[in-house]
Amino acid sequence: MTKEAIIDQISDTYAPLSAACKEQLAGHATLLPLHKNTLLVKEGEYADSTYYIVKGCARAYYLREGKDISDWFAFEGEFISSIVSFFTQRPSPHYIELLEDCILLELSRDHIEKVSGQFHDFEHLVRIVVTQTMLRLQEKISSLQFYTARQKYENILAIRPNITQRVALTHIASYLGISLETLSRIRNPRNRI
Amino acid sequence: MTKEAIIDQISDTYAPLSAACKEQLAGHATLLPLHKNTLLVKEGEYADSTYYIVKGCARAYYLREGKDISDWFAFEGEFISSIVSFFTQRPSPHYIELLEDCILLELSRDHIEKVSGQFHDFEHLVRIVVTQTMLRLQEKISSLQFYTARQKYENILAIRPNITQRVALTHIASYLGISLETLSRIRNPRNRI
DNA sequence: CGAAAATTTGATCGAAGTCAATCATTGTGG
DNA sequence: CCACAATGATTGACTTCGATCAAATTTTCG
Repeated sequence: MTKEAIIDQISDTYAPLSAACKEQLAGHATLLPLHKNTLLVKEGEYADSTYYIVKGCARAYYLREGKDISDWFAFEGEFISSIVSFFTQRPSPHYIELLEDCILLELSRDHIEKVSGQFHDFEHLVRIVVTQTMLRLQEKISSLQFYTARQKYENILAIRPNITQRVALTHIASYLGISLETLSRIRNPRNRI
Repeated sequence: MTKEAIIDQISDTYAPLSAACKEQLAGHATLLPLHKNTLLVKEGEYADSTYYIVKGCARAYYLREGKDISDWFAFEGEFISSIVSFFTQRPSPHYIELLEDCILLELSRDHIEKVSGQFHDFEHLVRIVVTQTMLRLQEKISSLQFYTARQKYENILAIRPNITQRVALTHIASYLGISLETLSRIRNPRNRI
């Protein structure tokens, strides 16, 4: 898949871009085929890029007191970055790790800002992507505040039915804010009432 | 304070706007002096406006199984709306309530979309506001996932030292995802160790 | 195949929730 | 402008969900 085809896909998914804008974007985007377990960003680093996932999946996670806590998963057609570092230019609190072999399109903040300033349609696209992310975060907050461990798990299954085939249970558990053991018990049909 | 002065303030706070853009914005914005306890939005309604708070403060809350759970507070210089309904055009899961007598500037979605399409600088401003909101939501998620009840409370005090003077403890407790009783115990100095 | 990683299962514990009963503050109608 | 009802906050007793610790079992992969 060429960079141009990927940018067409992004334009089709999120918001239409002019030919001139697509060309500008393609100019400074980098296609990255990378292996599973690659760390795109480490804690403390400055994350100056965001990544569009063409193929594969990735997660953002924290290490807190030795514990690995997943904060975000992204799959084909989505973006992933250390949002705190990318948008505030502070050191990243997150690691970003590939959960499968991936094909990514890397876009630097400088490039995004430049093209945003130049093309109204790209500024619009960025706004759309950020808005969608904001709404997903809002969803996650509702899930953390209202649901029991079991409901949280059923909720994520409703949104991503086959996540268990692609993401380790440890990561799903910490993403849901529950322990691995609790998730395991929830999944055991004997414990259903 | 005139609408024009308020829009200057928004422009100064978030991102610079051209004179022509400010004029367009002022044209369709409405200045609303409203009383404490007014509901701007009720559950189930379509929230077609966002509100810039010139003076006062407000909250978004859910009613779930008879329980009142605060989801968001906004003060002077910030925007408030039922973000889910405003951005997805679905019925609002939230109520929006004024916690003090307020002066608000109301902006409709239609108007925001129209001016965004017309003025690149306003599209940029909207992007900035949404990005800031997204980052605040991310902060809130970290707080819900990592902190004990006491840490969450200390955290919000660090961000908004005088929130307890303006917002009822019930609302703060439900916002933090803890019970009112637990918050009360945390605040009692005898229980500090 | 075997070592390491992932998951399951079991036993125990604790932070915070719930229920219930005051105590304090606020705002309104007489 | 006070009284008292309504709302908000505190305190106490008890319970529970899910965490933690520990060990066994299953899966993955070099």
